[in-house]
Amino acid sequence: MSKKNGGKPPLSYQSFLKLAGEPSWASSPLSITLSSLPPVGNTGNCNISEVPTVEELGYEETQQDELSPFRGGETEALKRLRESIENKEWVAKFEKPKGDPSAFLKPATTVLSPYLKFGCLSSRYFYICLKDLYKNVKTHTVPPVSLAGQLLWRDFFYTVAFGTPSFDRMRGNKICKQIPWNDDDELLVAWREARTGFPWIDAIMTQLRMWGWMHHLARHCVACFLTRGDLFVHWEKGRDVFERLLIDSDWAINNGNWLWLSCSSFFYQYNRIYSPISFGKKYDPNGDYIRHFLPVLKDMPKEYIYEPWTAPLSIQNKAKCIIGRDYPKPVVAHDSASKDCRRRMAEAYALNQKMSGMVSAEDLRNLRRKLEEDKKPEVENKRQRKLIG
DNA sequence: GGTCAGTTGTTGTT
DNA sequence: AACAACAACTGACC
Repeated sequence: MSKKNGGKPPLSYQSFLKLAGEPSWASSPLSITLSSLPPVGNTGNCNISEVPTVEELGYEETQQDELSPFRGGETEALKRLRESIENKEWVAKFEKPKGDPSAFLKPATTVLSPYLKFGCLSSRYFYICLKDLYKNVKTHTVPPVSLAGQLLWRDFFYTVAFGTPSFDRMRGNKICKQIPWNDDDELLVAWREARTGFPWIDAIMTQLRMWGWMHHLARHCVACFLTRGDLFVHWEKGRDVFERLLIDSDWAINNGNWLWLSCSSFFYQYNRIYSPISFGKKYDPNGDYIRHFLPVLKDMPKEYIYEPWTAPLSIQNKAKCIIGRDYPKPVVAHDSASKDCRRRMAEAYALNQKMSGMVSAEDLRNLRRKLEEDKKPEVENKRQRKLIG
């Protein structure tokens, strides 16, 4: 069957770099000659409206013990940029996958994304600063992992989002795998409200609610958990939550990363699932991050803090945190849930391949039914095996 | 049609 | 700290 009717592969980062090349302005000296700006007060033909209030934007005044530590504005943005690039060695050695997602007192990245998103910081200025720094060091990392590479990822997602109709949806999106996601609002709400019963996941979702920002890898963990890793909830639902709560949410980057993490596009190794128990542990064995964002667990011994439901009742009593009363029981069993997700992803991929990407709503309904039916015989088989054995 | 690489997995072994 | 096994995806390139 011809591939031209659907299932179009997305642009790759490497291809994007080749196509884009190095922008002409990148080689200009740091003192860029600015094109002339209109005088202050001259707004040309722009229609100026009042800046809406926070309430008008739909954000209610909420009671919160802790607020985002990140202040807005250009002054703050330039200060942050200066502080980041002052440490030349840190910038030169920056490799995105190697940051600590549990670091919150001093985040492992620049946290310049909110300032880029609101236009408080010029991405070109940031890029030129990095190029200038690279010139003055012996060695430095390179895209995709370098700090400059991160800015290029931003442009990569802008480019592919611009060129892809229905980029922010599964249906009608040619680069998006058609996957029979659950429509389970209970699981979605548990995830959104930080009560999945997995402290690592809930701490991250709490940081999202309080700070509007969390480390990139932390975002990966919760996005994987919601979609292909454990809950099998539609990535569009998670995307909506991020779009609402992140202070750096950016339409193209947010949608692009949800497509990525849900293995719907760009990335396809659905066997690689972040463990909601062991992933955080390797960075933060004591669970300080969890203790900070989920104070209800602050006295749980470190042996149990990532899996408090396994703590003996005496320990739970001593920690003043009874699982099921003070902190929720896990909404799923990770081992079986992730296995089931793998099975569903394999079936969905097979269907997409068979249909060359042209998977209809009915095809998905049929696959959902098949996946449910396949589950039943498995239980039957187990019973049979037991009887025989 | 085969090979190889791909920004960020996990578990277990040496 | 580095490696293989796990099970095996896609897309670029030949």
